[in-house]
Amino acid sequence: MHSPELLKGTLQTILLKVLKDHGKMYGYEITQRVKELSDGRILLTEGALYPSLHKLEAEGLLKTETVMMGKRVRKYYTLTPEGRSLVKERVSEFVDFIRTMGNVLQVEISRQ
Amino acid sequence: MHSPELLKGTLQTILLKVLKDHGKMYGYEITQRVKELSDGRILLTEGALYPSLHKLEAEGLLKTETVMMGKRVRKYYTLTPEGRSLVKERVSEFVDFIRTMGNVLQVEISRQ
DNA sequence: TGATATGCATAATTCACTTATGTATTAATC
DNA sequence: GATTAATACATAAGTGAATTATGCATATCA
Repeated sequence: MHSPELLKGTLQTILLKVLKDHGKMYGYEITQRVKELSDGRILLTEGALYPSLHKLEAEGLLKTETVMMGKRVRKYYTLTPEGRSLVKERVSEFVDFIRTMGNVLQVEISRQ
Repeated sequence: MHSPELLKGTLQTILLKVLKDHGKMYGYEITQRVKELSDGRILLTEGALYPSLHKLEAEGLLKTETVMMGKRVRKYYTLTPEGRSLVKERVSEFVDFIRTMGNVLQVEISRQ
């Protein structure tokens, strides 16, 4: 796990982008996908995840569909059109931020 | 200016790295340097800057030297050996974080 | 049968930040 | 010559997104 400080402010971007890339997902599934994509480095906590999903829904960026799996509840989230257009903005904001930080910290950033 | 949310958690890393790269500096000078390096995108506020510098000093990562410039006070900050060794850690933590985020967000990150 | 994983939710707390305020000197502008 | 902007420090109050803690319930594994 990273210094968790750095992760602050990135949660919404992560949720929106993962939902864009993987389509309809439920909360627990998102935590597992993010854990997998981050090679175990980003472990979303429920206390952060669910309030954040609810907020995005309240803002009209996500819509939900509740499904009963046997006796267990699952709440699926999907991007709305507004959510879909916000993803691009958020991701390019993040990329721009990283470039700026690269200049300030004088580090070369590349994948792997 | 970026979405300021993203900046959270990066302030200490910025301060330490800028001080490593530019040697002895005073607070106001740091804000100007960061503004310049970030092409005006990162504007450090005094309410964040000074408490953070004081904290780093209290932790033994920075040492200070107060100088009178005419009638004006300047407080110069320099890295201590402990601060110097922490910089590397913090920067590589940040780079690692960026790589992870690149994987999660599925974006290619490169300078410029 | 007891622990772990799955699945949702919310309340209390923390803490790094923003915003606001204060003091003072120096340079620029009108 | 007076006002504004820039330089230079500092701290207190407030915010808000996170962590931590707690609660409920089902399903699986050992």
